[in-house]
Amino acid sequence: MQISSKFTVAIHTLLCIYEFSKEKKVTSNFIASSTNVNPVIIRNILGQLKDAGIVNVEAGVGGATIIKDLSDITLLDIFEATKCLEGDLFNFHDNPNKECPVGNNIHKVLDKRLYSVQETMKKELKQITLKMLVDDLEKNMK
Amino acid sequence: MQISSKFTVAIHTLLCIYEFSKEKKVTSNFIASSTNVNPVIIRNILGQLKDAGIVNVEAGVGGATIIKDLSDITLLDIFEATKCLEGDLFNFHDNPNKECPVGNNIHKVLDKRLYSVQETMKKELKQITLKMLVDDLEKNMK
DNA sequence: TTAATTGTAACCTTTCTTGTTACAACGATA
DNA sequence: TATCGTTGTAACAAGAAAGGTTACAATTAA
Repeated sequence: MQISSKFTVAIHTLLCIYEFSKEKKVTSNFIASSTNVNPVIIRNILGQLKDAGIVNVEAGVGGATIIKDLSDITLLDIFEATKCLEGDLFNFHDNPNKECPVGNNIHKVLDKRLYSVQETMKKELKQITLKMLVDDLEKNMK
Repeated sequence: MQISSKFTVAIHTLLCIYEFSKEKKVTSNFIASSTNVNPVIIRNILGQLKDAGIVNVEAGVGGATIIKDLSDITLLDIFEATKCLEGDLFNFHDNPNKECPVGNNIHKVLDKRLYSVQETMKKELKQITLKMLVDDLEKNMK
């Protein structure tokens, strides 16, 4: 299975906020039309980004702004904020048979190694900042 | 979301086959009882491992054996054999709005970077061989 | 007060995962 | 040849998760 599109939607959302918040009020409806995702989904994502201290959302008046330095926001921050991974990346089958020597030791043999793969993935995400994406984006927009 | 437990079940399955195929016929029912997973699921996984040239399954008479050197079977081979990832790791929202400069460029900005994260994960899986797991397992079994 | 917007609950649909039953095909063996 | 244990596979069901949608109270500027 794949990692939820909430992750790429959240990245897209932040890029929109950054690019347009100087010139206009960036609302969930505006982001919804750029991402082509339902406004309620966007509001939920904005709420999570807000909880993570990445954005500020103005209740009532509307509009979101980024409240952290772009180079201090990594894809890992966004990934964790949007809770795309509850628990671990690799799902394990429940209750392997303890009576079987393989079943009894499978977790000892696999857990650490799979955890390490997952942490490597997270480290990669941590290397990529929103600043890097904005730079790429603005190059493409020219 | 998580990667299907078919992956860890497949690893468990191969460890069972390796450990027990010398002394007994390793059937889908036997593996099912060690993994605590339905025998039909095991047969499907065995079929995929067979298609990938990792195991041989005796139709009729029953029993599976590993037909590759343990150090030539990596977790990536098993991962791909079991088709746990159709397409890419990161699911992308459909049809971002081309009229919006962000929507129009989001794929250009993100695709390569996310692909690279995914490939890093696969590289990690490729570093881990069944031989390494068997060595760990037999240390634990003592 | 009004109008636009957020925050959130509730519900629905679709898709995916896993489990389960059923049964034909296979192959060794009596 | 008949039997028995097994594989291969189809069909279906249950449960979980993702995403969409409607609805509406709460918020805030004007």
